[in-house]
Amino acid sequence: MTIDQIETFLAVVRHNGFRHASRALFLTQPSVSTRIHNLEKELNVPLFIRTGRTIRLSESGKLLLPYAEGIVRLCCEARAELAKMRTVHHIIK
Amino acid sequence: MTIDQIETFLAVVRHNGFRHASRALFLTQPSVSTRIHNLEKELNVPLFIRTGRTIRLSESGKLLLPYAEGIVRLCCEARAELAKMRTVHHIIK
DNA sequence: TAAAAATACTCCATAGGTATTTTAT
DNA sequence: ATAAAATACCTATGGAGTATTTTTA
Repeated sequence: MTIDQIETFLAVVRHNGFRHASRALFLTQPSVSTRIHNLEKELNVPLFIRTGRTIRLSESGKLLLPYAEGIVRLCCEARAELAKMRTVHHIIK
Repeated sequence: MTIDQIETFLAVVRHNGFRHASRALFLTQPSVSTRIHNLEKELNVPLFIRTGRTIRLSESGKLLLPYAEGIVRLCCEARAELAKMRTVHHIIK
C-alpha cells in the first residue's frame, strides 16, 4: 500500500474511470490500471467492479474510501505544517 | 512521501537510532539512512539532529510525528476492516 | 464500432545491499 | 577505539511507457 496507489484510487473514484484519472494524474491508462491492480492484489479485495467499459466502486472500495481520504488529508496537512514551520524560521533568521 | 518512509521515520523515533530501527524493519542501516534522507529532502526539513553517533528529533520531526502516527494508524485500520469484510463474505458464501 | 480497461513487452529509475569512510564518544 | 551514521558503488526489481488486444455499451 503506497500513497501513490491511494491517490490513484481516489482519482479513479473522483473521475469515475481509469482513463480520466490517468489524465488528472499525468500518467497513462495502463499505469493507473497497474497501480489499482497492485493495490487490489495486496489488499486481496476488488476495489472496482469492471463491467466492460464502465466501472463502479465495490463494497470493499466503499469501505476503503474514507480511510484513503484520511490518509491523503494527513499527508497534505503534514506538508503544510512543515512548510509553515520553514517559513517562520526564515522570517526569524 | 511514501508509507515506507513514514514507517521508517516512526521506527527510528521509537528505537532511537537508525541502526536499531533497521533491525526492526529487516533492513540495513544504509537503507534506513537513505529513506530518512529522501524524506527529509522531499519535505525540505531535517527530521533528526545528528550529533555524531547520537540522534534526536528536530522540531520538524516533532511536528511530523503525530501525522505519521495517524497515517500509519489509518492504513492499519483500513487493512483490518477490509480483512474483516473478506471474512464475512467467506462465511456467508 | 467506438470507448474504456486489460495485457504483453521493454526499458530505465530507484530502492536496497555490500563495503568503506567519517565522526563523535 | 568503538559504535553509529554517511557515503560510494553496484545490482536487480518493479514502475511507467508504447503497442495491442479484449470487451461491452
